[in-house]
Amino acid sequence: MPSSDTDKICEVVCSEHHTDSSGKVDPLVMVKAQKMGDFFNVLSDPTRLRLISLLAEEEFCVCDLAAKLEMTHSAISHQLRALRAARLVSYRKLGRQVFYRLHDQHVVDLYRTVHEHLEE
Amino acid sequence: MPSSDTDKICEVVCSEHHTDSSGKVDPLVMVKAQKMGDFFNVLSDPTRLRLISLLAEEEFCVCDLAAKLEMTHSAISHQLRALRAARLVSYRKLGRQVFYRLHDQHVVDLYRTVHEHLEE
DNA sequence: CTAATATATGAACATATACTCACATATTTG
DNA sequence: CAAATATGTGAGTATATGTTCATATATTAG
Repeated sequence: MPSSDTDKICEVVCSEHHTDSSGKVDPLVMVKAQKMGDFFNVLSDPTRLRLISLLAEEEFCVCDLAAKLEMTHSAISHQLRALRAARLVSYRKLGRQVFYRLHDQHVVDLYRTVHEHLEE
Repeated sequence: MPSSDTDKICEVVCSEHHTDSSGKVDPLVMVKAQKMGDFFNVLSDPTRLRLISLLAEEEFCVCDLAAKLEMTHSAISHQLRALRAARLVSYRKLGRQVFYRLHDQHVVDLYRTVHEHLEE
Protein backbone atom coordinates (compact mmCIF):
# COMPACT_ATOMS: atom_id res chain seq x y z
CA MET A 1 0.00 0.00 0.00
CA PRO A 2 1.39 3.43 -0.93
CA SER A 3 1.18 6.69 0.99
CA SER A 4 1.62 5.52 4.55
CA ASP A 5 2.62 7.99 7.26
CA THR A 6 6.31 7.46 6.70
CA ASP A 7 6.00 7.28 2.96
CA LYS A 8 4.39 10.45 1.65
CA ILE A 9 4.61 11.51 -1.94
CA CYS A 10 6.04 14.86 -2.97
CA GLU A 11 3.18 16.42 -4.82
CA VAL A 12 4.18 19.77 -6.21
CA VAL A 13 7.92 20.22 -5.86
CA CYS A 14 9.14 17.53 -8.22
CA SER A 15 6.67 18.24 -10.96
CA GLU A 16 7.74 21.87 -11.18
CA HIS A 17 11.03 20.77 -12.66
CA HIS A 18 9.34 19.02 -15.56
CA THR A 19 8.97 20.39 -19.02
CA ASP A 20 5.20 20.10 -19.34
CA SER A 21 2.60 20.98 -16.73
CA SER A 22 2.83 17.83 -14.61
CA GLY A 23 1.15 14.55 -15.36
CA LYS A 24 0.95 14.16 -19.11
CA VAL A 25 3.06 11.03 -19.14
CA ASP A 26 1.37 7.82 -18.02
CA PRO A 27 3.07 4.51 -17.32
CA LEU A 28 2.36 1.34 -19.23
CA VAL A 29 -0.85 -0.14 -17.81
CA MET A 30 -0.39 -3.09 -15.50
CA VAL A 31 -1.95 -5.77 -17.69
CA LYS A 32 0.28 -4.88 -20.63
CA ALA A 33 3.35 -4.60 -18.43
CA GLN A 34 2.56 -8.07 -17.12
CA LYS A 35 2.27 -9.57 -20.61
CA MET A 36 5.44 -7.88 -21.74
CA GLY A 37 7.20 -9.10 -18.61
CA ASP A 38 6.00 -12.64 -19.25
CA PHE A 39 7.46 -12.51 -22.73
CA PHE A 40 10.86 -11.31 -21.55
CA ASN A 41 10.73 -13.81 -18.73
CA VAL A 42 10.69 -16.69 -21.19
CA LEU A 43 13.92 -15.32 -22.63
CA SER A 44 15.52 -14.82 -19.22
CA ASP A 45 16.57 -18.43 -18.73
CA PRO A 46 19.99 -19.63 -19.99
CA THR A 47 18.72 -23.09 -20.91
CA ARG A 48 15.88 -21.70 -23.00
CA LEU A 49 18.25 -19.26 -24.71
CA ARG A 50 20.62 -22.09 -25.56
CA LEU A 51 17.72 -24.08 -27.00
CA ILE A 52 16.76 -21.07 -29.08
CA SER A 53 20.36 -20.68 -30.26
CA LEU A 54 20.27 -24.23 -31.60
CA LEU A 55 16.80 -24.00 -33.13
CA ALA A 56 17.83 -20.75 -34.80
CA GLU A 57 20.10 -22.91 -36.99
CA GLU A 58 17.97 -25.94 -37.71
CA GLU A 59 15.30 -28.35 -36.51
CA PHE A 60 16.16 -30.69 -33.64
CA CYS A 61 14.50 -33.52 -31.73
CA VAL A 62 14.32 -33.46 -27.93
CA CYS A 63 16.93 -36.18 -27.74
CA ASP A 64 19.56 -34.22 -29.64
CA LEU A 65 18.76 -31.00 -27.83
CA ALA A 66 19.35 -32.79 -24.52
CA ALA A 67 22.61 -34.26 -25.83
CA LYS A 68 23.93 -30.94 -27.14
CA LEU A 69 23.11 -29.14 -23.90
CA GLU A 70 24.29 -32.10 -21.81
CA MET A 71 21.12 -32.04 -19.76
CA THR A 72 18.43 -34.60 -18.96
CA HIS A 73 15.54 -35.18 -21.34
CA SER A 74 13.20 -34.18 -18.58
CA ALA A 75 14.77 -30.78 -18.03
CA ILE A 76 14.75 -30.09 -21.76
CA SER A 77 11.17 -31.24 -22.12
CA HIS A 78 10.07 -28.92 -19.33
CA GLN A 79 11.75 -25.95 -20.98
CA LEU A 80 10.36 -26.83 -24.40
CA ARG A 81 6.96 -26.81 -22.77
CA ALA A 82 7.58 -23.24 -21.63
CA LEU A 83 8.72 -22.25 -25.12
CA ARG A 84 5.62 -23.92 -26.56
CA ALA A 85 3.34 -22.08 -24.13
CA ALA A 86 4.94 -18.81 -25.20
CA ARG A 87 4.39 -19.80 -28.84
CA LEU A 88 8.08 -19.40 -29.53
CA VAL A 89 8.50 -22.90 -30.98
CA SER A 90 6.51 -25.26 -33.17
CA TYR A 91 6.98 -29.01 -33.47
CA ARG A 92 6.18 -32.01 -35.66
CA LYS A 93 6.02 -35.62 -34.60
CA LEU A 94 7.91 -38.26 -36.58
CA GLY A 95 7.51 -41.71 -35.13
CA ARG A 96 8.37 -41.49 -31.49
CA GLN A 97 10.50 -38.43 -31.96
CA VAL A 98 9.35 -34.83 -31.79
CA PHE A 99 11.21 -32.26 -33.84
CA TYR A 100 11.14 -28.68 -32.65
CA ARG A 101 11.74 -25.50 -34.61
CA LEU A 102 11.36 -21.78 -33.96
CA HIS A 103 7.84 -20.56 -34.58
CA ASP A 104 8.90 -17.54 -36.62
CA GLN A 105 11.82 -15.31 -37.49
CA HIS A 106 10.88 -12.64 -35.00
CA VAL A 107 12.47 -14.39 -32.04
CA VAL A 108 15.68 -14.95 -33.97
CA ASP A 109 15.87 -11.25 -34.79
CA LEU A 110 15.35 -10.30 -31.17
CA TYR A 111 17.86 -12.92 -30.02
CA ARG A 112 20.52 -11.70 -32.45
CA THR A 113 19.90 -8.04 -31.66
CA VAL A 114 20.51 -8.55 -27.96
CA HIS A 115 23.37 -10.95 -28.64
CA GLU A 116 25.17 -8.26 -30.62
CA HIS A 117 24.30 -5.62 -28.05
CA LEU A 118 26.07 -7.61 -25.33
CA GLU A 119 29.24 -7.98 -27.40
CA GLU A 120 30.86 -4.89 -25.92
CA MET B 1 23.68 -34.99 -14.18
CA PRO B 2 22.80 -36.35 -17.65
CA SER B 3 23.02 -39.88 -18.96
CA SER B 4 21.84 -41.88 -15.98
CA ASP B 5 20.59 -45.44 -16.43
CA THR B 6 17.05 -44.35 -17.12
CA ASP B 7 18.08 -41.35 -19.18
CA LYS B 8 20.23 -42.48 -22.08
CA ILE B 9 20.82 -40.33 -25.10
CA CYS B 10 19.97 -41.48 -28.58
CA GLU B 11 23.30 -41.23 -30.34
CA VAL B 12 22.89 -42.16 -33.92
CA VAL B 13 19.23 -42.42 -34.77
CA CYS B 14 18.21 -38.81 -34.34
CA SER B 15 21.21 -37.31 -36.07
CA GLU B 16 20.58 -39.32 -39.23
CA HIS B 17 17.54 -37.21 -39.92
CA HIS B 18 19.59 -34.05 -39.95
CA THR B 19 20.84 -32.25 -43.00
CA ASP B 20 24.53 -32.17 -42.20
CA SER B 21 26.64 -34.98 -40.76
CA SER B 22 25.65 -34.65 -37.11
CA GLY B 23 27.06 -32.14 -34.71
CA LYS B 24 28.00 -29.03 -36.62
CA VAL B 25 25.61 -26.83 -34.68
CA ASP B 26 26.73 -25.86 -31.19
CA PRO B 27 24.59 -24.15 -28.55
CA LEU B 28 25.35 -20.76 -27.08
CA VAL B 29 28.05 -21.25 -24.45
CA MET B 30 26.82 -21.17 -20.86
CA VAL B 31 28.54 -17.96 -19.77
CA LYS B 32 27.04 -16.01 -22.65
CA ALA B 33 23.65 -17.59 -22.18
CA GLN B 34 23.78 -16.53 -18.55
CA LYS B 35 24.63 -12.92 -19.40
CA MET B 36 21.94 -12.77 -22.04
CA GLY B 37 19.46 -14.27 -19.58
CA ASP B 38 20.41 -11.70 -16.97
CA PHE B 39 19.73 -8.93 -19.44
CA PHE B 40 16.27 -10.27 -20.35
CA ASN B 41 15.59 -10.92 -16.69
CA VAL B 42 15.85 -7.21 -15.93
CA LEU B 43 13.13 -6.62 -18.50
CA SER B 44 10.93 -9.42 -17.18
CA ASP B 45 9.46 -7.46 -14.28
CA PRO B 46 6.27 -5.40 -14.80
CA THR B 47 7.35 -2.65 -12.41
CA ARG B 48 10.69 -2.17 -14.17
CA LEU B 49 8.95 -2.14 -17.55
CA ARG B 50 6.53 0.53 -16.32
CA LEU B 51 9.47 2.59 -15.09
CA ILE B 52 11.12 2.25 -18.47
CA SER B 53 7.88 3.25 -20.19
CA LEU B 54 7.90 6.50 -18.22
CA LEU B 55 11.61 7.20 -18.64
CA ALA B 56 11.24 6.58 -22.36
CA GLU B 57 9.27 9.84 -22.44
CA GLU B 58 11.20 12.08 -20.10
CA GLU B 59 13.35 12.40 -16.99
CA PHE B 60 11.71 11.70 -13.62
CA CYS B 61 12.68 11.82 -9.97
CA VAL B 62 12.11 8.82 -7.70
CA CYS B 63 9.26 10.63 -6.00
CA ASP B 64 7.27 11.15 -9.18
CA LEU B 65 7.97 7.65 -10.43
CA ALA B 66 6.57 6.27 -7.18
CA ALA B 67 3.52 8.52 -7.46
CA LYS B 68 2.80 7.59 -11.07
CA LEU B 69 3.11 3.88 -10.38
CA GLU B 70 1.26 4.22 -7.06
CA MET B 71 3.95 2.29 -5.24
CA THR B 72 6.17 3.01 -2.23
CA HIS B 73 9.41 4.93 -2.62
CA SER B 74 11.25 1.92 -1.28
CA ALA B 75 9.91 -0.46 -3.90
CA ILE B 76 10.76 2.00 -6.68
CA SER B 77 14.22 2.62 -5.29
CA HIS B 78 14.92 -1.10 -5.21
CA GLN B 79 13.91 -1.50 -8.83
CA LEU B 80 15.87 1.57 -9.92
CA ARG B 81 18.86 -0.06 -8.27
CA ALA B 82 18.36 -3.11 -10.49
CA LEU B 83 18.04 -0.90 -13.57
CA ARG B 84 21.19 0.94 -12.53
CA ALA B 85 23.11 -2.31 -12.04
CA ALA B 86 22.07 -3.35 -15.55
CA ARG B 87 23.24 0.04 -16.84
CA LEU B 88 19.82 0.67 -18.31
CA VAL B 89 19.37 4.03 -16.57
CA SER B 90 21.51 7.01 -15.64
CA TYR B 91 20.79 9.63 -13.02
CA ARG B 92 21.72 13.11 -11.88
CA LYS B 93 21.34 14.54 -8.38
CA LEU B 94 19.65 17.88 -7.91
CA GLY B 95 19.48 18.89 -4.26
CA ARG B 96 17.90 16.02 -2.41
CA GLN B 97 16.21 14.70 -5.49
CA VAL B 98 17.62 12.20 -7.98
CA PHE B 99 16.43 12.35 -11.57
CA TYR B 100 16.58 9.19 -13.61
CA ARG B 101 16.70 8.80 -17.37
CA LEU B 102 17.30 5.92 -19.77
CA HIS B 103 20.98 5.29 -20.39
CA ASP B 104 20.64 5.11 -24.16
CA GLN B 105 18.20 4.70 -27.00
CA HIS B 106 18.86 1.00 -27.38
CA VAL B 107 16.55 -0.01 -24.56
CA VAL B 108 13.77 2.15 -25.92
CA ASP B 109 14.09 0.50 -29.32
CA LEU B 110 13.96 -2.96 -27.77
CA TYR B 111 11.03 -1.96 -25.57
CA ARG B 112 9.04 -0.58 -28.50
CA THR B 113 9.84 -3.53 -30.76
CA VAL B 114 8.45 -6.02 -28.28
CA HIS B 115 5.59 -3.72 -27.39
CA GLU B 116 4.47 -3.68 -31.02
CA HIS B 117 5.07 -7.41 -31.36
CA LEU B 118 2.63 -8.12 -28.55
CA GLU B 119 -0.10 -5.98 -30.13
CA GLU B 120 -1.66 -8.92 -31.95
C1' DC C 1 2.32 -59.89 -26.68
C1' DT C 2 6.79 -57.71 -24.00
C1' DA C 3 10.84 -54.79 -24.00
C1' DA C 4 13.03 -50.76 -25.32
C1' DT C 5 12.96 -46.05 -26.76
C1' DA C 6 11.37 -41.00 -26.98
C1' DT C 7 8.90 -37.69 -24.89
C1' DA C 8 5.74 -35.51 -21.41
C1' DT C 9 4.40 -34.27 -16.78
C1' DG C 10 3.26 -33.82 -11.64
C1' DA C 11 5.49 -33.40 -7.17
C1' DA C 12 9.23 -32.00 -4.40
C1' DC C 13 13.03 -29.20 -3.41
C1' DA C 14 16.28 -25.50 -3.77
C1' DT C 15 17.08 -21.05 -5.32
C1' DA C 16 15.81 -16.40 -6.95
C1' DT C 17 13.29 -12.31 -6.29
C1' DA C 18 9.74 -8.39 -5.49
C1' DC C 19 7.77 -6.22 -1.98
C1' DT C 20 7.35 -4.44 2.96
C1' DC C 21 9.39 -2.76 7.00
C1' DA C 22 12.73 -0.50 9.60
C1' DC C 23 16.35 2.26 9.41
C1' DA C 24 20.37 4.90 7.41
C1' DT C 25 22.10 8.79 4.73
C1' DA C 26 21.90 13.28 2.63
C1' DT C 27 19.95 17.68 1.80
C1' DT C 28 17.05 21.56 2.84
C1' DT C 29 14.36 24.37 5.99
C1' DG C 30 13.40 26.85 10.24
C1' DC D 1 21.13 22.90 16.04
C1' DA D 2 16.54 19.90 15.02
C1' DA D 3 12.83 18.66 11.86
C1' DA D 4 11.30 17.52 7.43
C1' DT D 5 12.12 15.70 2.97
C1' DA D 6 14.12 12.52 -0.72
C1' DT D 7 16.37 8.56 -1.51
C1' DG D 8 19.02 4.18 -0.49
C1' DT D 9 19.45 -0.35 1.61
C1' DG D 10 19.58 -4.77 4.61
C1' DA D 11 16.50 -8.25 6.52
C1' DG D 12 12.45 -10.87 6.32
C1' DT D 13 8.66 -12.99 3.79
C1' DA D 14 5.81 -14.68 0.21
C1' DT D 15 5.83 -16.19 -4.34
C1' DA D 16 7.89 -17.89 -8.67
C1' DT D 17 10.69 -21.13 -11.01
C1' DG D 18 14.36 -24.60 -12.78
C1' DT D 19 15.90 -29.00 -11.97
C1' DT D 20 15.52 -33.81 -10.36
C1' DC D 21 12.91 -37.88 -9.61
C1' DA D 22 9.34 -40.95 -10.45
C1' DT D 23 6.10 -42.12 -13.46
C1' DA D 24 2.93 -41.98 -17.58
C1' DT D 25 2.07 -42.22 -22.53
C1' DA D 26 3.22 -43.41 -27.21
C1' DT D 27 5.76 -45.65 -30.69
C1' DT D 28 8.88 -49.18 -32.44
C1' DA D 29 11.50 -53.58 -32.18
C1' DG D 30 11.69 -58.47 -31.32
